[in-house]
Amino acid sequence: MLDPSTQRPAVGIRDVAALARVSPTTVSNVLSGNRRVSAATRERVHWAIDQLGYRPNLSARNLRVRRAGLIAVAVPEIGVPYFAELIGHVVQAARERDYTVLIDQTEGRLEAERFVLSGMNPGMVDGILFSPLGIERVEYENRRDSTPLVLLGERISGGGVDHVAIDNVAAAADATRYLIERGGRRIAAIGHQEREGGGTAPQRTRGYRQALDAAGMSYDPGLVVPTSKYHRRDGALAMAALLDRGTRPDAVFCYSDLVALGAIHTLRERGLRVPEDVAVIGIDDIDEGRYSTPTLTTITPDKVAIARTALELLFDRIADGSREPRQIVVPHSLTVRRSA
Amino acid sequence: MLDPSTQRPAVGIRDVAALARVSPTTVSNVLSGNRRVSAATRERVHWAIDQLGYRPNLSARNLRVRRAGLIAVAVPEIGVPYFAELIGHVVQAARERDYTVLIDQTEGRLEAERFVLSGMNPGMVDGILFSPLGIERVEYENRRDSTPLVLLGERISGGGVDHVAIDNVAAAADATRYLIERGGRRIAAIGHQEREGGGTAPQRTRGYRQALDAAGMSYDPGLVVPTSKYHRRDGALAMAALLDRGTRPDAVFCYSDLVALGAIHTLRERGLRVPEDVAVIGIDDIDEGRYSTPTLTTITPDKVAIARTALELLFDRIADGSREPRQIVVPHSLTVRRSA
DNA sequence: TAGGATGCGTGCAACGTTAAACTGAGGTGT
DNA sequence: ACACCTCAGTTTAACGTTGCACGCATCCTA
Repeated sequence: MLDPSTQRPAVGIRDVAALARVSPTTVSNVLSGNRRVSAATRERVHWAIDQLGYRPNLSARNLRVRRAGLIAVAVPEIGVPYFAELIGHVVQAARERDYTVLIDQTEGRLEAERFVLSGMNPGMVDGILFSPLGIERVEYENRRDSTPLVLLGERISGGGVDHVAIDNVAAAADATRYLIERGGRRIAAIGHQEREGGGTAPQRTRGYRQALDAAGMSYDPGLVVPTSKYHRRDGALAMAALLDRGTRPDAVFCYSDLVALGAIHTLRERGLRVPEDVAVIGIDDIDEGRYSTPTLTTITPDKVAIARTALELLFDRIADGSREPRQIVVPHSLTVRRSA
Repeated sequence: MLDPSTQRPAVGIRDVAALARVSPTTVSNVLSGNRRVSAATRERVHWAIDQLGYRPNLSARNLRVRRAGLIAVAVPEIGVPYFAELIGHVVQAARERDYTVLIDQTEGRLEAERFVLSGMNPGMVDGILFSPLGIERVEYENRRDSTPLVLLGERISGGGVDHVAIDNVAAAADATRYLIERGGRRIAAIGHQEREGGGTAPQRTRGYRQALDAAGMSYDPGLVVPTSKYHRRDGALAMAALLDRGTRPDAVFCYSDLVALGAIHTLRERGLRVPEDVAVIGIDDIDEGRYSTPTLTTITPDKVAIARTALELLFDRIADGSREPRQIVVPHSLTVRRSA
């Protein structure tokens, strides 16, 4: 173990410079590669660097170059697998560009979401990937801060902000259509959000209705059950509520995989077979669904594409703050497993 | 939308000071609360601050006060629910202390783990929570960097480093003993790691053997199957391998919940009933296990306690770099559900 | 009423880095 | 022989904060 009293007195670029008998600037140039440095000098500098174990102080560098090398990802909850998996991809893609990722967990608190919109701590992050929950659309539109921001998973029709998402209406319609094709006649939808003003839920409900219409099936509001969040628990409770009020759907379209897994849990507890009695489909394609019982049929958004595209958009905007905002739609597909 | 050409020219503390007709120092004091400022002045400063939408530049502040307000959490993978949930708790607890959390994903790459040990980017983080995977014990012991570091989930018997973990030997013994009590006679263990040199796997294997011994049961190496990682997939493959070689355990102790869920997946695919034919127990108590089919019996580590204790240790060490390293054991318990 | 404490504010320097301007030695072209 | 360029380095001045030492009223106490 390192002797604790050895409080290393923060070796700085000047120490390296002194040891290598050059100026700090030269050391800086060796590190950044910004200017030519003779091979001999470069060698000496490198030698001095690991002689002293020097590592540049990023706070200082960032202060100087006005770049933090940090981007924030703000999501409602890291514990939700979809976000966890997405963040994993983001972290990986960010590393390829020498960026580090910092996590902010809003838990849907409005105050936390506003903080995100206001650019978090200025000078601390170069940009923000934001998956909003409760915040209203208008707030994006007159945000004062100029920190580059990319919205994830939201469709802001107004379009003043960069964003990347799947086509939620189409995704929901695809899911519902699949349930219809395999024989669903009373198809429930779990995960609607009453709250107006954007969010993906209304879009998914729209897609659900579109597919019903297209098949000439009538829309029964009694089959649509809202949930406040998208946890397993919400799915389980919603499903229970549905059954308790005597409704017996033969298929269920869930607005997230977690909700679907919760619903399945309840169904099996009540002795109903999935998919024989009730077929269940979700959205997200989290790894869990590949191993659950039964395995989960779901809509697969291209998470890697979402992560990479979002970062591309973000770095693009960091480079040029004034370009037109873009809304990018990432492909999704249907993954058929056992639950439907 | 904000006019993009309005590149806000980074309002600084001096602008605020000018508008409020005070010195920058006074503004700083208002913000930090470090020194008394008269009510009238404070008011004027606050007015100026939101007049200009001023937000302090953290890079500059950090450079000055040598505190980044940032801690890093380095884990193998964020997509693994146990880590995702743990990080969620860490983020929450960190916020209470005005710290932000930055994520590093090592993916078990040695190079990435070394980078973590070397303090990541100096001046960028005040401390590190590290859940190592591949790195050898000796590397902790002569690490050069002095960035405060707390190890998660590892038991480094040498003890030169702060760490917090459950008692892995006891946890494994508890799990195994429970399987024995409910009638297990041929108890497999999935998740052993051949690699010597620490890591939690050997400890769990030790606990497993202890429980067997205590019950007077013999240890059959053929029932212990190693996995390279702790994913669902690894559990599924290991279970398949076990069955394929004709071994039919009546109970399985899995070294993580994910492994357990993978094992269950395979068992059901092969037409075996859980828990009637084979009982399965895991470790971690991830949310998934509350809703899986069947619900998962598991060892529950107190994740909140782990997060909070780790942060406490970390802040403690940040405050006093020379105090003796401490190893803290966090309680765990047995949570009985349906799978065993 | 002198002497010290206290309250509130200011100016200066520094944190560790890098961009920009500068220096000087040597080479090149006319 | 002179102007001009290039190369490899140095010097200087910030980047935006905050800690420290100080200044100057005002208030208390003997």
